[in-house]
Amino acid sequence: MLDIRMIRERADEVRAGLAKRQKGDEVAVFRIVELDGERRQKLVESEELKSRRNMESKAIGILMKEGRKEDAESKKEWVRETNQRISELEKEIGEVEMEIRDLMLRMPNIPHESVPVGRSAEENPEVRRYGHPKVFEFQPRNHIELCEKLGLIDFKRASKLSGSGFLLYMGYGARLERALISFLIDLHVNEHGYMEVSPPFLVNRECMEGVGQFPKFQDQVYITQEGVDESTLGSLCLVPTAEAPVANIHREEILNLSDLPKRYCAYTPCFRAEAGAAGLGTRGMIRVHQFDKVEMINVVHPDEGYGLLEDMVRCAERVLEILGLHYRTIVLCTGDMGFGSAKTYDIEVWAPGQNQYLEVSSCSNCEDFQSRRMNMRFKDAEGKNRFPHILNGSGTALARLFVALVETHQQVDGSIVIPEALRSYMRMDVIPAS
RNA sequence: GGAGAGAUGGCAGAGUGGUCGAAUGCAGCGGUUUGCUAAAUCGCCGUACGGGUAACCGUACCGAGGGUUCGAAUCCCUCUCUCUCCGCCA
Repeated sequence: MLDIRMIRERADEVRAGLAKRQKGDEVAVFRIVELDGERRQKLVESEELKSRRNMESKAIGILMKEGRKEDAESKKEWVRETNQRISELEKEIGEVEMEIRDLMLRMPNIPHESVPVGRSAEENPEVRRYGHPKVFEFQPRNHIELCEKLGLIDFKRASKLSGSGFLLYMGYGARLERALISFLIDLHVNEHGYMEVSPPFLVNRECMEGVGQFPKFQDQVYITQEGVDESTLGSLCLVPTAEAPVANIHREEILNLSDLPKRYCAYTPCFRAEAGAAGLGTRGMIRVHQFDKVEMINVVHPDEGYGLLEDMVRCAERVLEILGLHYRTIVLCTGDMGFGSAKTYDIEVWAPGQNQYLEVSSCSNCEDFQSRRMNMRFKDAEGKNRFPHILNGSGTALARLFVALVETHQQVDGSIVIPEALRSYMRMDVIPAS
């Protein structure tokens, strides 16, 4: 959510910033400014009435004590009438405020000035590259073939259980998934200074609104129903990312300056409806309704937001480097950025069996967009309450990492060499061919 | 799921219809005193929104939302959460 005062005082700047996303978001600014003026005018009117009413009420109390009943009665009558007018005004103010709030909640963040302007994913510049696409002396298999051959994943039975877009890891496949989760958390905790947290996998609507998922993207999440009672429908949502619970840990709190930065790292499964998404229903692990992910969340002083964004991207890149995987890092252009982000880097890992790059991490600084929605603040050096920057980054998503890993480290016989760093977790060096 | 207790400022804890935005204590900030530390003493010490160049002023907030009343932290209703006990359960 943007600052209403900024919209009021620097409407042109806000409009120009939103226009860079090239989605037409800036048109709502006019309406908000107009409604905001209406709101303040009515607010002044009602507060003046309240002020006079409060004075009269006090006077009534004094008159009653003095026994001047008839004087009190006439004042009571006046207060009654005034209250009527106040409640009419308040109703109008409430309606205006609801409309403003709804518009504000649906308005995306303004891109940071360093973000390249562009319309779509084709215009995302590459900022870094590590290694090269691996050259094979044989025709590399894709992950579906490999996983079926080695019995790592049972695609067919997964869809029997849950429909398309779900995975059933078996044997060494399940072990590899679990090993990756442990490896990632240990790396971020031991070497990158994060605190491990294990959050709920179901969160309430306030959390979803806090991170910007609601109200605009409700159709992308699974909402629960408790029992068969319709009245309890939808109080909790399956997390689409650990960001949903973890970024909200300090919602409605005022943190001390010395509490910052908060650096959290969490594993959760991620549940996504993927309604209308391209690639949905295709076989494999690239786009699924449930996948595992280790997420990094930083709550930091605004002065440190962008420095920590670079740091966080490096943390995610290290994962791939340690696992011996080729990747490229891109910065998303204004037209391709997510709703709440002011600046986003994507990391794409090379999957030789697909002959394509797969997005395994997205690292964003949402600045104070989310903290404002959550009303999460900190006391700065002057003792003033301010909104911290909140950053989130995948470190990394697992299903696609799994794909890149098996496709990159496959041998001619189909066996898969386990990267050094994973061997202690796997308690093996090679996943055998059969 | 059943029964009970509770929710007040950073914390502790008063306050059961009328200058209560809220006593008091602790913590915090500033001053005085003191050889240092400590103690003592005085003052300040919530948040949000709005008005004003500003000093400042107004409004709202005692878990949330309604209601009664001229007036609610205080009375009534609903909800949420926390704690204790019982039941069920991984």
